[in-house]
Amino acid sequence: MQISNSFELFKFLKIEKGYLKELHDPLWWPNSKSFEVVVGTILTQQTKWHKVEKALENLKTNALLDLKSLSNCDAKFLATLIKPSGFYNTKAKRIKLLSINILKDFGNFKTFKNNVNREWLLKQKGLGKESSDSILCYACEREVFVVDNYSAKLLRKFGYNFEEYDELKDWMEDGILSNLEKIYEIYQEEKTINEIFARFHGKIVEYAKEEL
DNA sequence: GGCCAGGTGTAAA
DNA sequence: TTTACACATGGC
Repeated sequence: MQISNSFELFKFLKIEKGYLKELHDPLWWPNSKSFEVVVGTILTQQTKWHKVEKALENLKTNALLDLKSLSNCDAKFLATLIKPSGFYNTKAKRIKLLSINILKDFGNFKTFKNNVNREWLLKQKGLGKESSDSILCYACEREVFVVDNYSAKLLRKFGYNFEEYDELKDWMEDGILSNLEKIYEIYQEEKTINEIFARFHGKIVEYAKEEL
């Protein structure tokens, strides 16, 4: 099997593999479009999602899963709550600091969501390219494709070796944007570019988890 | 019991 | 600019 662009990869997963016909969330990421995604991007770093769910559950139980509460919380206490997700001391400090900065620079999540850009995110401690793009795509509903180890691994299977993160990201985005009409035909309905990117990335993750 | 997961920051060379 | 390493849990 050979593919020459990301649209062909999309078809491979969507049609031949039939992955993710039913999604628990329209954008794949649980509780997408919410502040929870921002916290989740840090929690999920180098950790299985199952354990992130536990950590998020602990935050909810303690009424900590919002900007103001996290900004004012004790980082040590926060660390105990997110312990299942690993790297808990580091993640606790970063989640608290990020919350403080969002509050300081944007005032609330909605304003953050509508105005933040990649540059601002990349300056935050704990947010690299993947986490920043995840926030843009899954929390802020932007037209950004998220690249991760799964994407690189899957593409390697097809003979592609991308050196740079952004190189792979552009390749993924370009192939989709150049074939939007065909994608609308496959979905049988108009989806936003954000939705297409979000679901496609999710598809890659689910497929790679099971079969690579 | 070792390996790895929905990475990132930092400190060397 | 590249490489090495720390951060840490828990499921398999």
